[in-house]
Formats: sequence, structure tokens, C-alpha cells
Amino acid sequence: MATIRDVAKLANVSTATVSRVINSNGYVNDETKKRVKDAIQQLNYLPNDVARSLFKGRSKMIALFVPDITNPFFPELARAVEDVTNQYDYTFVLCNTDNDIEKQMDYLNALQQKSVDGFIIVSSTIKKEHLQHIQVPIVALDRIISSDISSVTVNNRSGSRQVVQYLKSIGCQRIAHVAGPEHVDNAIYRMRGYLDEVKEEAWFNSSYVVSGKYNFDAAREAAMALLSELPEVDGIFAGNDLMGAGVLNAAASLGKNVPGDLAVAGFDGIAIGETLTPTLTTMAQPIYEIGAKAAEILMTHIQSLEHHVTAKEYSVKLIERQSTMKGGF
Amino acid sequence: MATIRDVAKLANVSTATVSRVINSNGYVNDETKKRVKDAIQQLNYLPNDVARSLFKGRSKMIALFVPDITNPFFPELARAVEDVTNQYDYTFVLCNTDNDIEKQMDYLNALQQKSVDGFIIVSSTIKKEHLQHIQVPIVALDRIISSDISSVTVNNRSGSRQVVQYLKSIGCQRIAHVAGPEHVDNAIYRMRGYLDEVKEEAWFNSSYVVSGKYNFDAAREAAMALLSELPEVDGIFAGNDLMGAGVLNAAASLGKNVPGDLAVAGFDGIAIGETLTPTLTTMAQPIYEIGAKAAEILMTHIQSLEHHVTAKEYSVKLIERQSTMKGGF
DNA sequence: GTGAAAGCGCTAACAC
DNA sequence: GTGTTAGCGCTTTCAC
Repeated sequence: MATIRDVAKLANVSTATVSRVINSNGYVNDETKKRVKDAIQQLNYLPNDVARSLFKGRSKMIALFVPDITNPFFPELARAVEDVTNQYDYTFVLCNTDNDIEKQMDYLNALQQKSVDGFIIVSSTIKKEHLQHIQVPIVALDRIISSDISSVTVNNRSGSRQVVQYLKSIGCQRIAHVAGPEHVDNAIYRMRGYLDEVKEEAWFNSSYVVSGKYNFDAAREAAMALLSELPEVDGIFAGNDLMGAGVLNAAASLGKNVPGDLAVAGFDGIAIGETLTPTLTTMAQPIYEIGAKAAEILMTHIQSLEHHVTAKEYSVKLIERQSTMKGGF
Repeated sequence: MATIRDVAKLANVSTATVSRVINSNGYVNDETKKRVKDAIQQLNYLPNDVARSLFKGRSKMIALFVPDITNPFFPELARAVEDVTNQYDYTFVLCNTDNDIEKQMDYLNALQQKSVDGFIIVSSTIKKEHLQHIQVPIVALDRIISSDISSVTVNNRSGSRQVVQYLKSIGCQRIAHVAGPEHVDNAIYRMRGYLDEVKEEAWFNSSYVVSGKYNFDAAREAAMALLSELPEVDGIFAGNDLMGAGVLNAAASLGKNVPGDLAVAGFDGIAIGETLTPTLTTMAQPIYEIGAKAAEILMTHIQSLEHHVTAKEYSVKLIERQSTMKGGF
């Protein structure tokens, strides 16, 4: 690989001049500029980013922490972040954390040693204290970390209320909830939204809420038990789509017709909802948008070196599909 | 951030000694080693990886190119690669290429400027010529680039033959194929495997093969047309699971019972196959394993600086599910 | 308008 | 065993 010195030599100038040319910085005579550009071309010269990073103390890299990229909610988020990252000529580092605090701390350190310029973090275990030693901007995504860290989220609670209202509106009389993990804030908001709408109902009691841990299998099991125990349930709001799929599968196994006997709605709006049979009604997040927004905010923080906290909350939107279309399916 | 000089000063030694301690390199008196370690602790010192990279010309980063992480085949692959990467104390860079050759070239250049130590590439557009200027090891994954580049793949052709044989064995008389894109080598192998098994059949003609482009919607449309035109089809081998899901959906729309009227099998073994109704029979790749293997091979190449080409082919395995279980479902 | 030189933080000869 | 020193390739004052 050619270096700046090779270029300088070939163009008969100093390295400073070459640097000025490649960075369009300071005055350079048009004549010499051309000589330098020719030399660059001829040598196929590309500046060494590592040397630049060392000098500048910044690397033009940002990192995204997700619990697990194989969870179908995250790829779209990652895609959005990568697209924006790339658009700003930054490099995108992906870290699967499994929500393990130690793993996250290791990543934070390792990446700081690499002068990573910022972090976008989806985590339900990282707290403000864990980030005290981080010198670069951070944006929390999907889940809030603390009020002094910028965040991008959705209206989980009111969105969930809307789902339940919708289920009522199509005629459901007994609506159960398959909830996400208790230690994940958005799962709690979704459950609260559900409770807001049902806690005053005469029929309601706590056995209408079961735990599905945000995954397919657990939700399937939970729904099997729930539907056996409370056969009068005619509507289920699953805290995410993956659990919604589990509920559909459980219903099929029990010979329950969806949506005839049972209406099912999920939350998130991930792509697989459309591939299921019946297709799954869901309260959709603008997943790509929130990912892209988080990246944009991070870029703003990085470039201004200013830390004005912004907390953006997007609205979710109901997408009606076969799993609740009592008339049409 | 403290530097090696701060540590040296505090411990009353030279930077060379500190370097020896942090790299467990060369002889250092136990006494002074302790002093250095204390100083490191006290200052919370972490070596600057950028400076190291500049000196060494290597960055301890590797990059994975995938067409699009939102395609459900890739997250598991990415997860595997990241796990291995992390285990070797490397940093993982993810690039969505959309199979766009220009984007891929840009990434290659940008990452070379960052001294990335190696690439794992899933691409149907990159050819050997595009990689001529790359100085670091490359491993091709899922799709072969050229015979002198290490690769990890599966037996697409014989695996596909097995799927068709299996469909015959459960009684299918007219088996159609929804094929992937013509410019993707593994899609071609899968189609050939299918043809190997049916081209001598009296009933066979080319209208039994339709194109589904490896995606849900195209496959759904193709299957709708196919099933309308050739109602005698009682078995479909879809070139991947995403298209298998499309076929299932099409069948449901047409009121065809799966597996009663029509058996459906896919290829890949991605997780959503289990969430469908009926669940989808598939010829499963060991996705995580092949991703991990590719990463291991890359690490070997990186560490030995030797370029012994290895081409590993894994075997796929049939997973029988409801979409073909004529008896049980 | 251009060049000389210092320095980003580290490692590895090479001395002693 | 430990220190001195010369870079890795770049950017940026500060001269001229």
C-alpha cells in the first residue's frame, strides 16, 4: 500500500501538501493540486484510516448493541442503523450481547480502545452507572436507559391500550395477555396498557395474564395452558409478534379456529407476521424508522460534540390482518 | 484516557517495560511487573488499539458481507460469525451489500483503509477479479467465489435430490419446483438437483419450474399461477424456506389443503419454518455451524498468514414437519 | 502557497 | 532485566 510519502515524492511536494489535497484543506495551487491528484491516481493511493484515527482520536466507527440478532425484531433495526452509518461514511460494528452485563462491559471497553465514536444500545440490563466511563455519545434504542441519555422508543403503553380497545371493538369478551419478560421495560408498559383497559372489567383476574418471555416456545406453552384453563377466552393480545405466532400455533394445536373462536393480535410488526397462517394482526412499530432515527441522532451528537439530550417517541400503528378479521377470513 | 507514558511515569519505568508487561513479552522482574500492574490499575489504563493497529498494520477486525441482514437466513449466520470473532478478541463489522457490486467495492476499500484483517463474503455478484487488490484473507460463505478462495457451503444439489426423492416416497406424483434467482449459484444447484430427479418422468415439462426469486411475495405469486395452471401438482419443492412460506400462503388462498392436497418442502432450515401453520418440512442447512466454520477458517488464515485454500462442504438434513406429513396432520 | 517538524500511542530493535 | 529510540502514516501548527 502506497503511503502519503510515496505520493509526495512522486508529485515533488511535501506530505503536508498531499494532506491538504486529500482533505481539501487550506490553499493549494491548482497546478500542484493536479500533480498530486495524478500521483494519487498513479499509485492507487488510499489514505490509511488507522493513522488518521490515531491522530484524531476518532475512528469513524459506531457500534450497535442488540440482545441477539437472530431475534427477528433486530435485523430490520440493524439494517436501518447500518444504512445511515454507511451514508455518513462510518463503519458499522454489530454486537450481540444476550443482555449479559459482563459481555456488554467487555464490548464497551474493547470498542473504546478502538476509538469507536458512539454507541446505539438496545439493552434491558445496562444502567446509567455502567456507562459512567464512556466518553462518547450514546443513544438508547427501543428501551430507555436513563433520562440523560438520548433515546428512541415507541408509545408502548398507549399502543397496547389501542390493541385491547380494538379487540373489544370486534366483539371479544374475554381478553387475555401473553406478556414479555418482567425485567424489560417495554414489556411492562405493554402489560400496563393491557391492564389499563381490562382491570375494571368484572371478569378480569390475574390469571388472564401469562408470561411468554418474548419468545415463540414459551408463548406457545403459556397459551396452551391458558386456553385449556380458561376456555372462555376469545381474544389474546400477545406482547410481541413472536409470541403471537406461538399463540396461533397453540390455538391450531387445540383445534381452536382463529379468528372464529379466538382473535389474536401481536405487537412489533415484524415481517414474519405476514407469512403466518392466518396472517397476524399487529400493532406495528416503524422499526426501520426508529433505527434510522437513532443513528441520525447519534451522528448529530458525534458531529456537534454537544450533548443535548433528545428523547424521541414514535407512534405505533395497527395493522389488521386475518387473525382478527372475524368477518373476512 | 491514560497513555502508556502515564503508566510508565507512575511506575518509574520506561514505556518499553510497560509494553512488555501488557503483552507478556520478554523478561520483566516480578517486582517491577507488580509496580506496573498497580499503576495500570490505578490509572485505569487501557492500551490504545488504534496505535497498536497502526504499528502492526492489523486491526483485529473482520467484516462479514451479506446481501441483506433482514433476510431471515442471514441473522443466524451473522450471529455465528460474531460469536467466533468475539471469542478470538476480534471486532465484527457487518455490511449489507444488496449484492450491489459498487457497494461491495466501496466496502472493501473503506475497510482496507481501516486495516481490517479479513473478510467473510456471501455474494453472488463478486468475482475473483474484484478481489485482486485485497491483501487480506477472504472466505466465501454459502456461495463459491472461485477455486482459489476458501469456502464453506452445503451440498445443494444432492440435498435437493433427496428432497424430491422424499416427496416421491410419500406419494407425490407431480412435483413442481419454485426456483431461486438464476444468477445465484446455489439456486441453480438446487434446481439441478430437482431436475436430476424429475427430468426423465413422463409427466415432466418445463412449466413445472417457476421462479420465486428467493422471496416470499414472488414465490406466492408464482405458486398461485402454477397451482391454477397445473392443478394436478401434488408436491412442491421450494428452493428456500421463505419461498416455501409463500407457497403455503398461496395454497391457503386457493383453498388447497396442505399436506392433504399438496405437500410442500423448503430448503435452509430457518427458524420461521417452525412458526408456520402447517410447520414447514425443510432440507436444513447447519446454518450456525457453517457460519462458525467460515469464521474459524478465516482466523486460521489470518493467524498463519498462510493461504492454504480449504473448501468445506457440509451436508444438509431433512427435517420432516407438518407440511408433508400426510398421515399425521 | 508550500515545507519542516512535532506528535497521536504504541512496539520492537538495539543497547547496556 | 530495563531503557533509548526509531518509526507505523497521518495531520497540523508554524515558518518562510
